[in-house]
Amino acid sequence: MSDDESRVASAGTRANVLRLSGPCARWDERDADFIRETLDLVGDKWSMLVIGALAAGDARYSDLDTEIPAVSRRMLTLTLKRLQRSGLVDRTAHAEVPPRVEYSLTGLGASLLSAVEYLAAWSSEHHTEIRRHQDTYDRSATEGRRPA
Amino acid sequence: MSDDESRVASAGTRANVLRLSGPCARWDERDADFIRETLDLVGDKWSMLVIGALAAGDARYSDLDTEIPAVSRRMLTLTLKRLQRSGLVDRTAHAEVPPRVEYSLTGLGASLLSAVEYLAAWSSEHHTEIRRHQDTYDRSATEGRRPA
DNA sequence: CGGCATCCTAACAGATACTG
DNA sequence: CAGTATCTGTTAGGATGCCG
Repeated sequence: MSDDESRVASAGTRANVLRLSGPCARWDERDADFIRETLDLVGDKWSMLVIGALAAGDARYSDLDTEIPAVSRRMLTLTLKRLQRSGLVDRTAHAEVPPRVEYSLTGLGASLLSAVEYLAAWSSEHHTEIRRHQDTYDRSATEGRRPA
Repeated sequence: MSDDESRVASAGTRANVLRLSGPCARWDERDADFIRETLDLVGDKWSMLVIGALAAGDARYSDLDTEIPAVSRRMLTLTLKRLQRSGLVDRTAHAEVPPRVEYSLTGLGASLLSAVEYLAAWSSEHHTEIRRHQDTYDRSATEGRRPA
């Protein structure tokens, strides 16, 4: 499609400029660190699913367990704990019997949602192209093994 | 409709009911799938660093190794291969001696960059708040412990 | 120089049983 | 109901040596 969308900095420049000079280097190690932080937080297998589920409204532990059938209770617990620890999810335990615990998205969690939607949009837009590249790559790799 | 949440347990329907408590239930399983796809692709430890490094211009293998000191050669190789396989990174091997291989970001890779920058912006904006939450959480958890 | 193959460890993740 | 504890398998990732 549009290969010309973001001709970042190269256009014939030398190789090892990287970030150490020039006005085009807008990717600092701090940025990378921020991204890593976020990725470590929600880049795992279940966080996004949980956040997505909670985006539609509060849910109890068993609701989430039902809603995300593939997740084990262990991972659900761990995921919820981490999200809660970072303030993305709120946990409300009602002191009654039988116990009722409700989870909800905090404002922080909801704000992440929009960032993630941006990523989802990118993925939805490009996943066909990605698949095609992967397919091409795999095919050429296979063909290389049998040079007739 | 909204008076009872027991609909969640409705037999047979695996659907993501999400307890539609508002007009905001717009997170389909496809979205989650797209996100997972992207996360599987670049959610690992090094992809973002590599993409960030390449965003500033083409780089050789050893440049990247130097630029990202923490990465092992093994992981750098694996990361580059995956990114190349998915069409996010281009690999150009010059047939000369000593060998020279240059990596560059494709248009696809560059387009991902903007999505990631969005995430980085979120992270940069909220990481203080996140830290604060984590700190609070950890402190309250520690206070419950007994100093054996 | 630019890798790939091998070995090794640790974190991740699933299943199951048990508890308050 | 809402978890915790334990055991186990799988995978990510690091260190290093060899080779084109």
